[in-house]
Amino acid sequence: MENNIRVRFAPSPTGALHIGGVRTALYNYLFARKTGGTMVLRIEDTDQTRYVPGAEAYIQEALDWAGIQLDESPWTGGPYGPYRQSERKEQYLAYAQQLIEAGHAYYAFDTPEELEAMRERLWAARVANPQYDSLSRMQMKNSLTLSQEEVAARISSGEPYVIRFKMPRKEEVRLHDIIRGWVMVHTATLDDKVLMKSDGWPTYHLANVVDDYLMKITHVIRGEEWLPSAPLHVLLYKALGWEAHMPKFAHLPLILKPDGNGKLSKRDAEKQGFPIFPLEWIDPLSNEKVAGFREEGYLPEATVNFLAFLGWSPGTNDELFTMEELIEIFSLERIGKAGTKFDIDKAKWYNQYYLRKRPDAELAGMLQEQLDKLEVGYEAEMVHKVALEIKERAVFPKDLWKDGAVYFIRPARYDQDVAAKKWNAEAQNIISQFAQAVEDDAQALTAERAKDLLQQVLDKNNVKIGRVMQAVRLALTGVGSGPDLMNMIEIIGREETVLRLRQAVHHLHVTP
RNA sequence: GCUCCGUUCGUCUAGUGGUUAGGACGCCAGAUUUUCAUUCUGGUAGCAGGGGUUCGACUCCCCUACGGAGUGCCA
Repeated sequence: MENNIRVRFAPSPTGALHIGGVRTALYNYLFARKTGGTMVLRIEDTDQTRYVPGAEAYIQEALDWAGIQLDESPWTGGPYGPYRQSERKEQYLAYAQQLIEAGHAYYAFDTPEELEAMRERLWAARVANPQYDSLSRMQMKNSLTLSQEEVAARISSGEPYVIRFKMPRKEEVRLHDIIRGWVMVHTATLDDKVLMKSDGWPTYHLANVVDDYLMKITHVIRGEEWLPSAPLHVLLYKALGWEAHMPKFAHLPLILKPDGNGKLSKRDAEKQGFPIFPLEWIDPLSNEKVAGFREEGYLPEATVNFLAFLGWSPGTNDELFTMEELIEIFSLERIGKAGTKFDIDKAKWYNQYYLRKRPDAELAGMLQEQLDKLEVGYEAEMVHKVALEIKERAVFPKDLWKDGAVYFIRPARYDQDVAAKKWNAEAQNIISQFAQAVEDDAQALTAERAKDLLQQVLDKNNVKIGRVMQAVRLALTGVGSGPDLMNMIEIIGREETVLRLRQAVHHLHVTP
């Protein structure tokens, strides 16, 4: 380890990991690798009521798919484990008590109903900032207002309590964010956040600060939604006496919905028909299914490249980078401040580029996979030729099948619009003669030879090629568009070509 | 409501006082082609508004507008 840079990605296992989470993980990873630091993953599962089975496995699989490697995690282990907050539960209370002893926190016994009543009262009194804070806490039931004896009695009697942070009344909190610069907040606007819940678990704020400290995290790179609570975290570091070990912060811009405004949500994905999750996910509780980048045919390298540029740019005109290259040029300072709209067209463009970059054999394999799945018969050699023929047209692996199907399956019907426009007596005549010529020909049926034969027929009948090509296409494929026809003839072979041409002549009728 | 953050082509962005405001996606057009797609070439389109500061503002400051996030015993 050349230096001590340590970053963490700290997801909560409450469902499928959002694509924004993948980006956060990616930025952490790029920064860690770039600086020779360490990438840590910590599971933040302090809310027992929100735990969703399978979510943790999903996180692991999604990061693995994206190529984001973890140096320390629940799965890889590491010197600062355990890496699940649920497995570190015992430690948090002691830190909360340390804060109480130092006068930075206190016990509170208010019931949910009493809290609600307080908010309503404050609201009715038109208090600018109705919350449990330095102003209102003296009206509440806590160790600041109750006698020491009563507090002790309540606790020993088993009455539920929380521990709240005692927000200073008048203090200016300054925090430096790598992306945003200095951010100043006055403590008078902040509330007394709960640190320990009545169920004995810590809240995010406490657990996060304690674990980041214990795990020696040097840079906290997380979403912008955490910015408002960052001042609290700074105060926590100070109150715990860890100011010297406070990590640097970088709050990432949010990923917004493509149209209109607001955070990208599951609803947008459904409405617009594109995924916003890395992997497909079926919610174990609702059985609801959401689409994943992987299942939709997005390649990991395309997804990573796309995600990297959602809020960051290298400052040059280049935008095609592999993970290795991203690591080379990434820097926190070049992350933008403004929210970023999710542009699926750009993702498709990346996908097309990376799909084409895959070796031909791999593309053939993708096509073969789909043929197998659909139980379509084929010869291995032909699959390779077809893949080569259609790779330029594909954005997703599934397009390989979409455009490749005509090579493997004889047309069962013919596009009527194309037939009406292009199929006529002249074309039918030429195609009949062409079929015969192909059948009678003794030479190997290459694309070139096929073209020669067609040209000979055309010359004999004094017809220009443009007048019949669409009809030939219709005869061979049943549709009006597709890849090069002569190459197709070479690929499907003499017998199939003749068969298809004659079938078309037989089935298609000339409209008078 | 309050706090914080933000605002360059439709979208992602470059730009750190003097530029014809650059690139990419998308879109449009042309070329190529047996069609569609690809490819190539070209085009379209932007500094939210108003005040300052300055010889000079997209760049610095202030205000307004608009947008976003947070405001839970959720993370």
